[in-house]
Amino acid sequence: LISENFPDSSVRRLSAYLRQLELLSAAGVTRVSSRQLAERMKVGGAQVRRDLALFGQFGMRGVGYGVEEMIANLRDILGTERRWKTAVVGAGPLGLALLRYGDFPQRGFELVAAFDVDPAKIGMNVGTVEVFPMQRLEEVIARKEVKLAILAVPAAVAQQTADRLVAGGIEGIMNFATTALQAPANVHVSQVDITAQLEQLTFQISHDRDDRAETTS
Amino acid sequence: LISENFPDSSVRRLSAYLRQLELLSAAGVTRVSSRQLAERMKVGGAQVRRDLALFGQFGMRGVGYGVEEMIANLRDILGTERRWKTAVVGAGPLGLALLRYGDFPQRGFELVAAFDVDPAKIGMNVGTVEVFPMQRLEEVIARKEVKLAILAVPAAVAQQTADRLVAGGIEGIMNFATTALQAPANVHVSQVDITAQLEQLTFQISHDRDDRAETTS
DNA sequence: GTATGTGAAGTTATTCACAGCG
DNA sequence: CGCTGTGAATAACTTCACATAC
Repeated sequence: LISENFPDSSVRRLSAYLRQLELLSAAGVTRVSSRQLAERMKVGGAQVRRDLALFGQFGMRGVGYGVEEMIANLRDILGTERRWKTAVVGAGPLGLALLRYGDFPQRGFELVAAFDVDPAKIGMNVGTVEVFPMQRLEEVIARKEVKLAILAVPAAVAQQTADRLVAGGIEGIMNFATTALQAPANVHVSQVDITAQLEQLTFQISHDRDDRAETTS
Repeated sequence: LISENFPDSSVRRLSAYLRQLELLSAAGVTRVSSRQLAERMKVGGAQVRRDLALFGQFGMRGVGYGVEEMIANLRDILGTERRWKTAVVGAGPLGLALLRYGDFPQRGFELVAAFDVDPAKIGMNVGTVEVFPMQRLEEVIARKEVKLAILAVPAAVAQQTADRLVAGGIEGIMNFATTALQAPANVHVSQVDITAQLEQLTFQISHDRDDRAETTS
């Protein structure tokens, strides 16, 4: 059996479903239908059912989905049932903000180290982790068995830093620098480009205006 | 003429092309072919040509695209040829990091205000902007004609804050809180969920492992 | 009755392949 | 001759609609 291929868009929605289910769970709700889940986001009920059914039969016909059960299933599918040792590389303003970001532990991401070049920051404790010198990157990554890296260094050194992360045995990199990273196929990269996100907004706003002008003319 | 509809995925790639072209420009390159542009990202040449051709005929047959010319065209398409007055709402660690993010000005985003509830932060200057009290949100937004908001407040108050931004006349919101915001159709929302991004990575890593196991058995 | 799971249909996006232009 | 721009073909994704199970 050759590897089945799951649509990226479906996988992105799984995270969104999980967020909604966590909210429902906190509110004491125990069961939810595809339609209820759908109307909390801007998708159709069939979409929700199809997305979930891609990975198994989780629902009860005539009833819906069990909230707690589905949370566990989604975590299992997304891989966050297990804990992921994560490092923040670059302790500038953004890196420091991420180190203090409270949601990570409860979502399966365990911060275990930070790195920076600035001697003044070495040895500092931020949140629960220590800031190590950048020289020790490979060594600490390997020794602590870190699997995920959050890359928050200047764009100019992003690629060389990524290369060292790969050498240290990292499996995934979330890159905040505005650079398309090159990495071997077995290391996954997720590009988080804040400027690009803003550009999507300005595109939509600009073209919305055009549409209005067109339809009213 | 009813509004043409552009694929989201194409628009996302336009931002990526723009980043590459900016790099080429800085390196002194004046012309680039769709193939050259394509191999710097993981897309095909036809994809690049189709994406660009959606918005006009920018290339020179037999030659390629003019780098400077295409940069101007993409900025025009994305709406960043003009400057966008932008506010950061919530001056916690993340908000402060974004206020100091140096790329915004050169990309068309002009930070003009920040807001926070903490009295200790009011009146502070961060980067080039002043921190205003949250009570003055609508007033300052409207007076300064702010069009974009970067929302970096706790999830619990994200929706109510978004409502006030809408009341103040904002046109787009980039939301860092893990909450699907409700907003009227003329206000665009872009959801930036860092945890979800990490989950995409863990999904890929987990399923990669499965694939290897399957294909080697 | 109610809501899932899923073939089939419909829609949208990507890739192919080549005519046409510089 | 090289590279764009684009119809036509293909592939991917979404929605419909209903048999099926509770």
